Amino acid sequence: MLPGVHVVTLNLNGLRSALRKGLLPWLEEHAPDVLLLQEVRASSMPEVFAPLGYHSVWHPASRAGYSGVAILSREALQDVVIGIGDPLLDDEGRLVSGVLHGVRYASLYLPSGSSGEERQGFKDRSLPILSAWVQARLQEGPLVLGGDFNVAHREIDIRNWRGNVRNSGFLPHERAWMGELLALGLRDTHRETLGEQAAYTWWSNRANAYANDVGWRIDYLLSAGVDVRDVTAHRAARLSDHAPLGGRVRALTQD
Amino acid sequence: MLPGVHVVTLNLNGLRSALRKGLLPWLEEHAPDVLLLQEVRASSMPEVFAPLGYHSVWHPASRAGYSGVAILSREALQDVVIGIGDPLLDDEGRLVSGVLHGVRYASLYLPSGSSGEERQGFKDRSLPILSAWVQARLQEGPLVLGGDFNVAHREIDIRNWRGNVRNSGFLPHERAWMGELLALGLRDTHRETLGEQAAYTWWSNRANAYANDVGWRIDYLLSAGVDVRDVTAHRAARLSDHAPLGGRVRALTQD
DNA sequence: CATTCTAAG
DNA sequence: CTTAAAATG
Repeated sequence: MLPGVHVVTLNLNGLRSALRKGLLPWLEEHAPDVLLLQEVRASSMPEVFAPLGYHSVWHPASRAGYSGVAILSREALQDVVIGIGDPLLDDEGRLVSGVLHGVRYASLYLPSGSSGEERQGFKDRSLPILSAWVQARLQEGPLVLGGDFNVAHREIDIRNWRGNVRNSGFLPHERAWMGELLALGLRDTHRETLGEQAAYTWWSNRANAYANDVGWRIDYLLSAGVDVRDVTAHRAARLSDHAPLGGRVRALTQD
Repeated sequence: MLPGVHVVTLNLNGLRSALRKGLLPWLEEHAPDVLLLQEVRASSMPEVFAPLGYHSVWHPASRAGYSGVAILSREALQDVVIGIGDPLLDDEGRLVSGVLHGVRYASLYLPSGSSGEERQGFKDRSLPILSAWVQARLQEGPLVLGGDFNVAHREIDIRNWRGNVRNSGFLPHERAWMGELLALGLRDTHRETLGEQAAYTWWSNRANAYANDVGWRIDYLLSAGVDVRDVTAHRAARLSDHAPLGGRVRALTQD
């Protein structure tokens, strides 16, 4: 494995919107080796990134302009898998993965439950499917799983946790599931780096959430069999309502 | 009848859009006594114009954000009639009228046929309905009929007439119908004032139609039993893709 | 509140 | 090309 692969995960909230807001200059400046994208909301557009030297794999939703994940990489990924293997999730373009230097990188966009009961039910059904996918991958080798989980794990991961205990994204069973996912063997090195400090990755467009830093930490870079160091949320980027979350992939430290 | 009622007709292509583009300042500057509006694409919003001293009558389409006509007036209109009396046309908010000082003012938005066969058929069916409505009104008294007819009458009323002889809005039967409508006794004093000079009231948003003045004259201020003098298309207004078309209503000249 | 798509023009 | 709304987040 090459040391120091620079990986970033970012929910674009629309690729066209992010391009308008300066995604390409940002990419040239930060030059990640691997960029995990969610909520692309566009069909495959490799020609946008090829001039900057990126290969790309795309998994759009069947419905135009909705959801969709992708991975950009300086080197072509191996063993690319489009989808998680569940027909309902794969219809919405929620997981894509590929291998680079022996590490599988996955871009995940878990469903939001905020629009109502039906979508919360869909989200709830997707959680064990993801857990099973993770367990299977852990048998195979190192994994970096990044993306928008639409779940804030702990009280510190959300600005007003008391006001959100009944809201999708901070429901007790979602938080418990997040804990179980980590217990499978995934490390949340962003939280480890932060200690008990708050850092958010998403701010609602409503009210003045961003200005007042009323945010949620719902994007993660989780890892197994490999470390992701110096994980940082780039709050200032403003390419979408999410912050890019970046880190450097390294061989496991011998404890 | 009071002399010199200042009347303007204007297709808004969306009231909200026109407000963004300065409809209210334009209204304050030009201060028409009667404003005939088409393609309002919003439900009744009297509160927007009441502060400027306007009464208003509204005839939105049943479908939100589509079509719709209205009339603003400094004095309240009498004998207001919502609709033309045909259920299909009235479902789309295409004609509203009311009387001021013995003259009936009508705001008309004839259907466009440009989106396909079905809508062209609907437009074609609406033409005799409008003719019958006009004939009935001519029995009753003076009439000012303004609006977007979606028909250019003569070759001079369209920039590239040769290229449009098979396009909706300049089809032979539509042009013939326009002639028959005028033959009922309506005067097109805008054309009379222009002589054989060109003047357009609508420019497509595509290409650079406005910059190149590739326009159509499809908005009219027609009159019977009363004159509309000094009819002028305000090309520079840019409140929508149509120009406001204004004139002064006067007692008939004794020829 | 912001995004994309749609229908319509 | 532009608009408004609908669905979604």
